[in-house]
Amino acid sequence: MKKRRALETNLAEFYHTCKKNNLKLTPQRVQIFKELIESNEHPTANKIYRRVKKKIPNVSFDTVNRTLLKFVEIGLAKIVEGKEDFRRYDGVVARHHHFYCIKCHRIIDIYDQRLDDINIPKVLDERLVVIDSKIIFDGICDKCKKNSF
Amino acid sequence: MKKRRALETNLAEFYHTCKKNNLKLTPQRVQIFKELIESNEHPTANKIYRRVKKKIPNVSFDTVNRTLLKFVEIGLAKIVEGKEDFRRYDGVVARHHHFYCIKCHRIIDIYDQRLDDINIPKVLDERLVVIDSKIIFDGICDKCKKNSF
DNA sequence: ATGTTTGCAAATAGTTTGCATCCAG
DNA sequence: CTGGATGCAAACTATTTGCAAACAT
Repeated sequence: MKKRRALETNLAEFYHTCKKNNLKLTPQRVQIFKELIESNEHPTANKIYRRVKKKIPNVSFDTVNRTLLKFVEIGLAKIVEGKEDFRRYDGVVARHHHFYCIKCHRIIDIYDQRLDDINIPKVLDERLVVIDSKIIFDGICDKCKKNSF
Repeated sequence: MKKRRALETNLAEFYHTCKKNNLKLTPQRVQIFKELIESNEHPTANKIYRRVKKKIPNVSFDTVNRTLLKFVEIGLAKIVEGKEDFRRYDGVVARHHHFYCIKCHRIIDIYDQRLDDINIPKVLDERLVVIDSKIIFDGICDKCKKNSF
């Protein structure tokens, strides 16, 4: 069930991926990456910004925003597909699925081998090149379920 | 495979749903609804606006936008989950899945009974109330595949 | 040294709001 | 008639861009 790897492993990969893509290891980048992978709430750029600011007070929102986009570009993060009008990021690039609470907009990660084995329809497989697939559940989370009584 | 129903059927339902929700049948609303269900490209509010404008030249973007949101509210449309920074709407509320082209951002509807039978993990089913689920495929569509040669 | 990265500030784009007028029921 | 709907314009929010100064390598 646990897919989140140790921080050190992630950092080692991070350094390597940056080097491979000619990205310099600035303190901002390192801190942004740490905040991203330590969060499991699929944060917005602004949320990451406010957290990084605690460690690096003069960081700009702009840097955080561009860095996150860069991370997506080189495969260190993913943009979460959603219906809201702001972007959310996911530091977990390993295969998993999402549950969306329609009340509090929380996104819960779902790891399940059986869900990974999605049968790609034959028609699709011939016409289209499928690179990735994920299941999205909509519903009401445990916290909101409790609060509605 | 064909899930799009006849316009008349949809319109009858539309009138009924509007009445049920105390929405008046204005020419704008009717036209916005028609454009929505006649499009299979998951349009933005702006795209719908430009099409409605051809029939009702003095319609405002604002009306289109608010009307689409209202449609979502009463279940006549859905907001498409995506990674782009603008909203896209879906006039097909029946169960289906989506294929996203990562190159041209086209969204292709997928109707497949076998995909509908997603097994909700037991852990989830106990903690969370699942209302809906859909599969999202990412990849390269037939048109873009052709063009890349 | 030098090419990348950063912080700032201004621009952009999509969306939302307030309000007076208009119109469907 | 009358409350809901519309069109307009301004406000708001998230995001993006240009550029000079600062920094990693």
